[in-house]
Amino acid sequence: MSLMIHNTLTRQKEVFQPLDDKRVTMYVCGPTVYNLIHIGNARPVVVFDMLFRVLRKQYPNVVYARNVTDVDDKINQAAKDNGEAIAEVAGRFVSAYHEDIAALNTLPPTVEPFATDHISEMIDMMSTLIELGHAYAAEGHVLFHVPSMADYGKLSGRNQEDMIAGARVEVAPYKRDAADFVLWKPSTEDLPGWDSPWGRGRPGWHLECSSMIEKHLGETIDIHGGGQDLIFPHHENEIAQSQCAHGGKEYVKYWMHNGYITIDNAKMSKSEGNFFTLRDILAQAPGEAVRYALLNGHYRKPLDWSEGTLEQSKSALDRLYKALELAADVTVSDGVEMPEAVMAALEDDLNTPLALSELHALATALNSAAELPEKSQLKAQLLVAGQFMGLLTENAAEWFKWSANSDGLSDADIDALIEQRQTARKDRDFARADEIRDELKAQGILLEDTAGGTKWLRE
RNA sequence: GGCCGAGUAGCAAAGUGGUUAUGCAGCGGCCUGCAAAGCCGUUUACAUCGGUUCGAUUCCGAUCUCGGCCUCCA
Repeated sequence: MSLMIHNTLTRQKEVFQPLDDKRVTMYVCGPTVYNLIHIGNARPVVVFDMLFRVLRKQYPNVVYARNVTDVDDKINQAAKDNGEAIAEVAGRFVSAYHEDIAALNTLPPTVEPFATDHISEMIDMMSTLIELGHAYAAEGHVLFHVPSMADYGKLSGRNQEDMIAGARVEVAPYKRDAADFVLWKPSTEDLPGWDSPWGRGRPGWHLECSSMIEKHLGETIDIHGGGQDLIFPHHENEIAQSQCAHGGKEYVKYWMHNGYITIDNAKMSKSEGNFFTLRDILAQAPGEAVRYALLNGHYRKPLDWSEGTLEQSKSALDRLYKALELAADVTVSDGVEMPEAVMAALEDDLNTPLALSELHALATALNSAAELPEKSQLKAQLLVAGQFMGLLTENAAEWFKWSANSDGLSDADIDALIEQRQTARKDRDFARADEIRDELKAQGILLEDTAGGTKWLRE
């Protein structure tokens, strides 16, 4: 079975064939670090982490680059408001971002380039584009001249007439064509800037990705990913810059875009204010439950984030952890391979919901298996498959004790009450035993009497 | 206006031209002091209207509804 990927460029699923199977290259647009990331920003991080994991399994060398945009007008504004340098604002939110996504069990990318470390590469690319007649300088700006590229718009399926008809912004007087976009813009004294042949200025948004990809991955890469809202104009403009700077050479073989997260079926976005930060969500549930929620829908479909979303994911994971807990004393078989059904689901354009259902099938099989060799095998498969997907990395017993806050009963308090209940049960004082159980339940603690003693979990 | 996507049972969510998705919830049974958990069984589906077909939720066409991009945005 080979990896199938839905390519935005062709709007079809295609067999993935890397340019060089000794070095597979993938790039994903990362965050602009001017505040905490929200759950919508976390979706591509988790989705492409899953892809990275699949690719690493199939190819010996996968170079995964995910950038950080650390210069941008929103960062500039935040820095100005706080009276600090943009590097301080960016530094603070990069750390927060790293912490937040680590909680989702995402692997670090191979390279994490920062925009401000690549100003000279950007200047070089602009010089090339100007030389080749694809860009021009005007009033301190450098602009990409869209009509200089014959097939501009192929990713988003637009043509120039559409764009002019749909233009909702005033066209700046220095633009030769309404569709031209900014590569470089001048900075006044109070704004961060870098010296360039066109004066002191700062880069436009699209240029950094083209420059960093060229530097770290090459002129043509295998996979480029990001959210659907980046298709136009961001990725379209990246294609324009890179393809034109490289004499028409193909920029990206496979474009992949994840759907957005919605709230009440409306797109979550920072500018609309209808968003939940990942940090807030992580206070309500374990990171794995958040990861599960993101993987429980197919990456190309919209995912509505509602009140029950986390709860449902937590319950589904509880079931998997329960199977592991029931098999706690079963030794795990050595050298167990990834179960084929799980791998096949993931290879089919990352069908994570199907892969997760296979995890449940393994849990059911493990729960009902009677013989030890079979149990060892199934437990191993569940762990291998789950951990491949970045799940089931916790100790099962600890998982059920997860608590959103430190209020309420401590683990020791609970154990003490359970002890009292055990005594009551031994004395066949079931009224007292049930009373204690009800008291605990009122505090969100559920009990299970098993052969190995009484177990408890937090709801 | 142009382009793109979605509509599956109470909820979430896969998938398929004819056979159980899966999880949560519900119901019945086993188990249990009673529960819980687990196991077994089970009830609710494929927006609407046409067409193709022996047969369509699945293919084709139309319609309706919802959402997104065209401007910073994952």
